[in-house]
Amino acid sequence: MATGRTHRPATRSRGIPEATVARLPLYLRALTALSERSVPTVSSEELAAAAGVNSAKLRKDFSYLGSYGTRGVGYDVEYLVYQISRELGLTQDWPVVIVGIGNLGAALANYGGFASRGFRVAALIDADPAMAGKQVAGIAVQHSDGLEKIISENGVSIGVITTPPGVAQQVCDRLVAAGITSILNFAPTVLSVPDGVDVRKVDLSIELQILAFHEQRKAVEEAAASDAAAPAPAGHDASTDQGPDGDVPAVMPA
Amino acid sequence: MATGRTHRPATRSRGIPEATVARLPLYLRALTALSERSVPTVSSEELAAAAGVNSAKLRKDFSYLGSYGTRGVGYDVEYLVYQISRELGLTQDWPVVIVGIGNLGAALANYGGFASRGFRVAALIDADPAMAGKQVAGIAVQHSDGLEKIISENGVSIGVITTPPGVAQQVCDRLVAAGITSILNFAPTVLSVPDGVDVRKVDLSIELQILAFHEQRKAVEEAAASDAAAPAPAGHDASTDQGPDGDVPAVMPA
DNA sequence: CGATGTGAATAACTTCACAGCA
DNA sequence: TGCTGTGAAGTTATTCACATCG
Repeated sequence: MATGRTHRPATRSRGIPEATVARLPLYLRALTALSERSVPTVSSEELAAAAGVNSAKLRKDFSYLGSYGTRGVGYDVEYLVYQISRELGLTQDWPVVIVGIGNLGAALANYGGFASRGFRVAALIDADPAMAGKQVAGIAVQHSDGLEKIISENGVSIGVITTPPGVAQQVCDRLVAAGITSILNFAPTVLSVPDGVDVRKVDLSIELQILAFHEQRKAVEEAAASDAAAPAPAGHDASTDQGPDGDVPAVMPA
Repeated sequence: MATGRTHRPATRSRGIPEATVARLPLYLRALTALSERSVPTVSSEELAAAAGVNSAKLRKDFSYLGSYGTRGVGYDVEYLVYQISRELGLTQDWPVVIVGIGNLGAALANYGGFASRGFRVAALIDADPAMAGKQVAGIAVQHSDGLEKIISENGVSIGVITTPPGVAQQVCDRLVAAGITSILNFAPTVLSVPDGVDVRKVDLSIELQILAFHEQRKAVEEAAASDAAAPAPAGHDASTDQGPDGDVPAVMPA
């Protein structure tokens, strides 16, 4: 969800669909697990099951990368790991800065999944002078005054924002001004960035709200199923529907 | 991304598209901000800008909920807040358990965005006996032995998994057996659940990998742009393309 | 044979553009 | 007149089904 889109008129690039790109890390994870178990080859069916997708989709996804499989056999695990890693740009080192070392920032700094994928936490940055110098995940937190210097000296192009929402945009602006072109935003704010900068967002509260929607729906369907004898009225129009709880809205439109 | 899909043959339900559901929390957040500033009405254009989408999409999304706007004027902020909240099921209380109180679990427990949206952390659960009794975010951590009891006594239907990946599936199984029907999974594992249980996943490492992909692509495009005089060769075939770094794969297919 | 790779068909989502109502 | 609500058109993604090749 949500990337800056088209950094350019898409100069006849290889054009891997965004949906496919978003699944490559999933395949990579499954393949890495197979690799660790020294499994030499895998079929689209098996790999798809391990990655939680269906096999047709997986084969179509791989077809955008090239013909890396062997008919009648399947895919060579090591080879695929390499190809996908390369495609994702994980064969190189990506220094990352995390800005905002609260609970979440610290959790991310400690998260093991980064290092194993080519990501390296180059610096932890916080605006609180009291945090400066403290060790988090074995790295000394630095004050945000030096943000620009840290970024340019370490050649950082990816920034992670785990600040409170109120300062996220200004942190973002400074990151961009300092040369960052990819941002992972955990603050519940819409960031505005110039063209050419990618933003991806993770909002914990949004995920829960989506679950709540489906959860509520289940409850409604269950109720509907229980009085199977009396089916719902036919002329069911959204504009008059008061939804699960029959309450009348507290406020009416002007 | 990734929900269990079709809990039933979709019994002619109101059928709000999944993509729309995923954006409702975004609109709600923007509307809440307007509400706090006592803005009475808002146009699709303004609200769309605040939510980071385009106005046509927003209007189409709202059209699935009903006709809640006023032509020539816009939308009543308070009324929309109520309607979207109700649609998402946020007018009711959702007790949530968090299993796995490491860095991330603690960060979530402390996250303020939950309470304000109808979510209430009913319990923090950890398998480590040494954690039991410790206070995190003002809540005492409980040992996972009592998981089933905690869930049934509190009527919990949403569980958050922040355990190490190795135990995520078994935690998931226990949650489901105890009656949980919605799971937010932070462990980098594919969970398998029976029909009727929704799983959403958040994988921090995956988000970074997607950013890396685009970041790498930018670098490639930049290089291509710099030698504008010598355009890339025409017969450019994915199966022979060695990508950004010209390295030959370490392993070849069988 | 067995599993890949892929055109063609279908479905989901987005954007356009404008009729229609306040 | 201004902005919503929505058919229609366009785009992207998924699934089907089978030719193809090791």
